Amino acid sequence: MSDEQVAAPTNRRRISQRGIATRERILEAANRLMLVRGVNATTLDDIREASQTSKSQLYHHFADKQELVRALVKYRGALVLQRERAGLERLRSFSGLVRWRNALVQANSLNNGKYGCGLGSMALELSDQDEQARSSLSETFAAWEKLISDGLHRMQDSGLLRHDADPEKLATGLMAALQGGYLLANASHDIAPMEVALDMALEHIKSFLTQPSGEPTR
Amino acid sequence: MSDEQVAAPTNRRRISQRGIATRERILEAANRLMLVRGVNATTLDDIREASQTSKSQLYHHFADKQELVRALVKYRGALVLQRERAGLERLRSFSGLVRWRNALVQANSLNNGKYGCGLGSMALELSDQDEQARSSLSETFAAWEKLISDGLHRMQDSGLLRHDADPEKLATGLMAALQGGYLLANASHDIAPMEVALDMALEHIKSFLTQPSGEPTR
DNA sequence: GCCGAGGCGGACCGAATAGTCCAATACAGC
DNA sequence: GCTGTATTGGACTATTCGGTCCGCCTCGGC
Repeated sequence: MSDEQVAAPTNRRRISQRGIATRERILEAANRLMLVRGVNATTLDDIREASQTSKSQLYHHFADKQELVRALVKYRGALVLQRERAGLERLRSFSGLVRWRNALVQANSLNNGKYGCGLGSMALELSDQDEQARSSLSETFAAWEKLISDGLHRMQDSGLLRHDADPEKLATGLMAALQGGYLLANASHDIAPMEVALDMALEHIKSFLTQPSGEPTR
Repeated sequence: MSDEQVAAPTNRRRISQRGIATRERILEAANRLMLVRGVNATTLDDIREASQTSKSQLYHHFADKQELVRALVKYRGALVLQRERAGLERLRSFSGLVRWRNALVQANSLNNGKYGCGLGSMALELSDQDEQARSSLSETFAAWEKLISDGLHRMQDSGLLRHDADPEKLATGLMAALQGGYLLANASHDIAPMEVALDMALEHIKSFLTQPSGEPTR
């Protein structure tokens, strides 16, 4: 412990605005490239070029590639949660869930299902390689599911959702349908399976509504 | 076209039993290693060592690493379909579906959800990299779903499943729940989300039975 | 305007890894 | 057995890629 203090006398290194901006640029480039090519298939030189930086900057801001990847996991997780929070924190009705579903489908249809979910693809690639990355991803998934289950709880409190419904399990099922939908859509280059999967999960939730409606999902 | 014929006068090269066995050994080793470490993170030297072969054999049987990966995609696909055919071709009842679910969960629980589905992990890693691999995987998924939907059709024909049920969509939803369940289980090192996801899909199918039963899923 | 630390450019290095080559061996068909 | 081809061992090569290094630049605080 004392060794570390000697080696790094100041616990937090001073960092300037310029430094922060560079670090951000690196993460942004890594995020973009690794979403398309995958983590392992993206090289540091790719990132260096795309971010208009240099090797020394990469290693100034990150200890090694693994650290960069771990930082990317958190970065991407924060982005997803920010986006999802915007779409879910006011969720109070079933039609709100349908709108949320439609937004995800539409976003994914822009690239014909390619690339899939930024979190899901990293999860399968990193979970068996990097324990820290895995647990970080797992936490992000849990937070994402909580955004959903919180909304379901609100629906339960307001009497829309039956009391024998289990919001946590429903959220987990919906998340699995979403991730599986992303995967099948990516493999088939067709968003139809993603729609089918999400509709199945929504139908399942609908079956727990107190006033079931006969309308179709969308 | 004629160039190819000149370069390879005999369309099919003669191949001996020993050659076939070696090729099989290479694929078997690649299958094992790449399931655990992922495709990109597995080197040819790893495979050479694990399969007790030599570099020249790898390149004698496969043009390059990409070819080997493509062969592995088909190899693994055939394995999965063979296994699934055994479990699904006699599917005629809802309880058969539950048994199928339990077998998958049990198999995956043996390694705490690690590694996930051999097809799903390859799908996310290769779909954006190798068009041939992607389409091959997509075909395998389609064949797998067909095994399920064929069973559902049989249930429909025998009057167990309502006629307004869509076996193809139900099969797609079930497959998405399975793949999403694998993914979440892998990320959390806990098979619970996989169980929840599969149970959701089974409940959804159950809602289309002609004689709904009050029993729990298992 | 001087000083010191943060920030930076990019050449360079070494290990890892895909891929090549050739001589030696095993085997199928005659 | 003989012959040609399939098969094999393993050293070798070329290249990619993560990581290092060192001198220079920039900028905030004094």
